[in-house]
Amino acid sequence: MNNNDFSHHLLSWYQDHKRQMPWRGEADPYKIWVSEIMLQQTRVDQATPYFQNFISLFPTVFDLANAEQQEVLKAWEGLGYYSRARNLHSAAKTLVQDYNGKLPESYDEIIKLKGIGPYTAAAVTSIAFNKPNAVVDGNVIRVLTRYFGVEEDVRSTKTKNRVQDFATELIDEDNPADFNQAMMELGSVVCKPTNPECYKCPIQSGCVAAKTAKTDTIPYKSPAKKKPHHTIGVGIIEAEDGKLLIALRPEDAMLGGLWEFPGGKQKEGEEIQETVERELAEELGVEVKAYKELMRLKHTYSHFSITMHAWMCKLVSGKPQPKSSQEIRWVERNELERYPFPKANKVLTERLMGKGQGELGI
DNA sequence: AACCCGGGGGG
DNA sequence: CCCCCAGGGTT
Repeated sequence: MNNNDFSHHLLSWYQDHKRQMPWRGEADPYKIWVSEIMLQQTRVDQATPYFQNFISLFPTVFDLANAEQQEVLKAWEGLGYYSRARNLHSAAKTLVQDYNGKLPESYDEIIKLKGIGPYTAAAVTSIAFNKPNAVVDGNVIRVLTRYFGVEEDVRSTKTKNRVQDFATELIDEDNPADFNQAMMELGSVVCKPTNPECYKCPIQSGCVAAKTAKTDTIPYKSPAKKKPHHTIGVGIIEAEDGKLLIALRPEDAMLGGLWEFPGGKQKEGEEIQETVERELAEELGVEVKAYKELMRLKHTYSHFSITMHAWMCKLVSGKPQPKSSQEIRWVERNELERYPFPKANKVLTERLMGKGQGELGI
């Protein structure tokens, strides 16, 4: 199969099978850009409602640039990889200040923006401006390693560069927008990680993995490291007027710019109650009494997992200071939903607002 | 090159 | 339980 046949078969299949998506067919480069940031390491179904909400809140790059970071993070709450939201917001300001609010059309220029790497630069310039830059994402890696029978580790930079070269060689310069999206669509719905449906594939006749029955072993990925597990104690300090203390995480930390109930890792030989009291002493400079466990929950982050023990606390002495956070604030229970929280803390806020399901309760 | 960074869905 | 997902930034 030559490059023309490849492209013809692929695009023909795409015309007949492409799924409907809110950003598909969209001409506004800003919306295409937002969709591509949201889709980084995120499934279409998960991103879709966030995209609709985000665009309704920030219809243009100017609206986004003028928004407060807290509003942007609130719109991103629950989607994960929050640096995406911070970088998107930052890049919007750059566009308004230095680019008259317009995304640059060239790969070399657009990749300078925060949060735009090789994938997103190729995606936006091809889809919004019809530039022949080939995208390489997880889908394309799977499709092309199988198609060309690449058996090396797909985690390595060398293999990714090989795949990028294949994609660049294959891209249809007359229709790069559809070519790129068709490659990803094919990887997503036909050339799936397990049980690929090769009988549906428009390029099966040229596929090495299909012909040699190697779709189970290609792409090859070296083993991932095991995720460590931590036990975390967090304290919910309730003042006499009923307000609760929340803290704003440092800008450059994990989950930066989101709010939380202060706490930290349990040490060896330490009761979890002591963990909570020690952590709050360290982070707020106060003495507290952890008097009642509110709930426990398990949560998995990208590189570790936790069991979180949440304790209700009373202030014994001292005035809380933001020693390890940007800011601390006393808030009513019904005000908690105004603030962006990471998932594990979000579960706590819902319990505290009486909206918890209770299945994780102790 | 290695590591860090969320959360959800599917097998 | 594991893997994967329209990756990017930092060191």
